[in-house]
Amino acid sequence: MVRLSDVAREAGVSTMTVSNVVNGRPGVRDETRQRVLQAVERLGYRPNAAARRLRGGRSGALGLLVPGLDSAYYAHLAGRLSHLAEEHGYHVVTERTGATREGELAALAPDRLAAYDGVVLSPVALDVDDLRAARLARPCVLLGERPLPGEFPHVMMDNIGGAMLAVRHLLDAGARRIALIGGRREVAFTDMASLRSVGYRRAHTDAGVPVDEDLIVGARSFSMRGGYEAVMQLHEDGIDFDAAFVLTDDAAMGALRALADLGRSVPDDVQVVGFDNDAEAEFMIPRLTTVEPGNDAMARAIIRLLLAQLRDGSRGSGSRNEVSEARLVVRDSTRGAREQDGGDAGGATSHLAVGQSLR
Amino acid sequence: MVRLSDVAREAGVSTMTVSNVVNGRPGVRDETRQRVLQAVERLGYRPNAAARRLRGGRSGALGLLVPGLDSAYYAHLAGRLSHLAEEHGYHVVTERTGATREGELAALAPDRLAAYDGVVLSPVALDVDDLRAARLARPCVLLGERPLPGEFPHVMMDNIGGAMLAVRHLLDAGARRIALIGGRREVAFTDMASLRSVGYRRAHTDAGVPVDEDLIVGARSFSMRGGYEAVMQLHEDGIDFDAAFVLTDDAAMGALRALADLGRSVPDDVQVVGFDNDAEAEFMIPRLTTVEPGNDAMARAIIRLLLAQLRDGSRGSGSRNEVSEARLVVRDSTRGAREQDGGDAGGATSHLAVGQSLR
DNA sequence: TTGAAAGCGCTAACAT
DNA sequence: ATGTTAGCGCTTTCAA
Repeated sequence: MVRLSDVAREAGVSTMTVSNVVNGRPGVRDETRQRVLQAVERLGYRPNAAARRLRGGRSGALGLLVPGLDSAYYAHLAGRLSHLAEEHGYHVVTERTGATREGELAALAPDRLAAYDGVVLSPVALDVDDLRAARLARPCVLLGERPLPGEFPHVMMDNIGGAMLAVRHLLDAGARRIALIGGRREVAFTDMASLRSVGYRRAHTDAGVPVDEDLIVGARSFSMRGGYEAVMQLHEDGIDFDAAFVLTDDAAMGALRALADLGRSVPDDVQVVGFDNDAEAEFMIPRLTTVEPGNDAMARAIIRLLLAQLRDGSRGSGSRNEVSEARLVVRDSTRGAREQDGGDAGGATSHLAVGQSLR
Repeated sequence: MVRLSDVAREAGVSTMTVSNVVNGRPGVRDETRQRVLQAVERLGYRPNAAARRLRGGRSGALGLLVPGLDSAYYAHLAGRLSHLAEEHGYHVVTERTGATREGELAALAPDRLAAYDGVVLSPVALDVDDLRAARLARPCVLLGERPLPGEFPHVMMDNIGGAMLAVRHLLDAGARRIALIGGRREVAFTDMASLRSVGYRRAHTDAGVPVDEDLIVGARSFSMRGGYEAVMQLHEDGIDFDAAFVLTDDAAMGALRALADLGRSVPDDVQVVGFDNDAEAEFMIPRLTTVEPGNDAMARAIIRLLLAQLRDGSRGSGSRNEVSEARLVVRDSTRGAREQDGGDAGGATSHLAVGQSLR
């Protein structure tokens, strides 16, 4: 193994100078820097992560705390984040919270958090007061929630705008009784489900179509099974519907399965729109119309906010909330015009722009 | 942060004694051990992983080198392995090889491997000679291949047996022209595709049904897209078929999509069987009959073999190959008898037993 | 059975 | 602009 001191000897400088060069710190003459860089190259020096961590009191791990790992959405997110984190010398450890308040609080407990340098939390059951009370022991970026007063660094998708896009599309295509699968009747929390439910209502209001509360069904989870069961529930309750806005693509896959079991044809009999634009959506039967929430942009924003806090050591200061623009991808599960492949043409877009600050 | 030395002071012993106790090393008087353990408890001491690693020259990372991350199978595998690895103080870093020989060789290069304490490799393009030539710089467990002469520790699913189960089921249900999607005509490598192709042939031989080579189509990848394109290819080539054995569930989802696009009904017109028993299979339209390769047992076997090498520091010595038993899960994409839910009844089983050593 | 010392590779803080 | 010192928390080696 090649050490810093080996490079230092080779380049005829001190270890500190090598350290400074390797870490891109200022205050090194250009000629010296070149000499060091050449020595690094020649010897094939690679920094030792463990030593760095020991010295810096860091672990190199970022925690990704999500409701569950069985969902395609979080699997894709974990992949994207891992990739980006590794470019910065971190690795991502994914932990499941079980989508319960207890699970989420437990994951945020100081001794659990101690294992990470920073965490990304996708809170589904915690509200602002919970978060505030948790007094996080580590830099944290929140995911998928509504903007908070700048108190917590925060990356969200445009849940409301995206949902509006989806529901407006259904209304435009003639749907009048749109089931909201996984939705909430009361907007108690500012979680994903509530926000998308707000979008659902707002689109109805805009179109002057009344909402039948019976059409709003909760889901035990936003998994395939959750979507399946919710649609079955609706059917058993004898609630009629001519479209469904399903809160996630995962759940939409279950919903399509349930509709098939019920002998209802999509989109002729029931139109369906999902949310997330998972890779699977394009291969479902029928191909799923869905909301693309700007997944890549969100992953980048998360890492950016987290690294900023990690660098400053400052939690909160300079924190920003970022919003990712949502876009509708129209496929075969609705009767609207099919989107052009590979172009922007035909894709409706939510009105919030990427990187727009909401503070 | 509580240090070893804090505990030592509290217990009135040296740091070494504490270290010995904490690591369960012998040569400590029982009374001393108790005293130390109490101090550890009282102070809430947690070992510092970075220091341990610095001292021991380890990184705490296990590499999982897989063809791609977009596939549900590897996403699920990564989840299972992460979970198990973390119980032993390791974390899993997933890297993609791109399913090419170059990509796999690059991932195995000494400087890449240096980042990990051990790796799990799912080789798709490398053969035994490549592996031998690579002279792995780290403990490594291979995944999904055929048994080797005990040279490489190795966990595999019963690819041949599982494929035979699938194809026999189709033959039993009356299929006579079974397309092999993602298969190989020549068995050059001992990779997953070749082995499952062997099972396909063997089942035909056993049943006395000839194989039409035209029915064997390769896939660009074992993704949804790969399955879709392969079926389309078959159709364009005007090859007739009354069933398809698709080499992965991911690809099977694409195949179902393609058959739907072609207006062919499943299972009436074409029966389909997949392989992997991904969570998605149960929700596809129609529900996919597939081979359950014993995923959990495999993950446990992988970790067990890797930890054994890590402990001994011995690569190869004491290495074993393990085989996981495959089972057929019959659903609606075939005309066979539907499996009973929640029981073993009805599920055919491959003849190799879990944990069976092949050396 | 227990302890003391040395040092893993790196970097913050303080010289020069 | 560069160098020196000290020490992060742990474990290997050797001595008591």
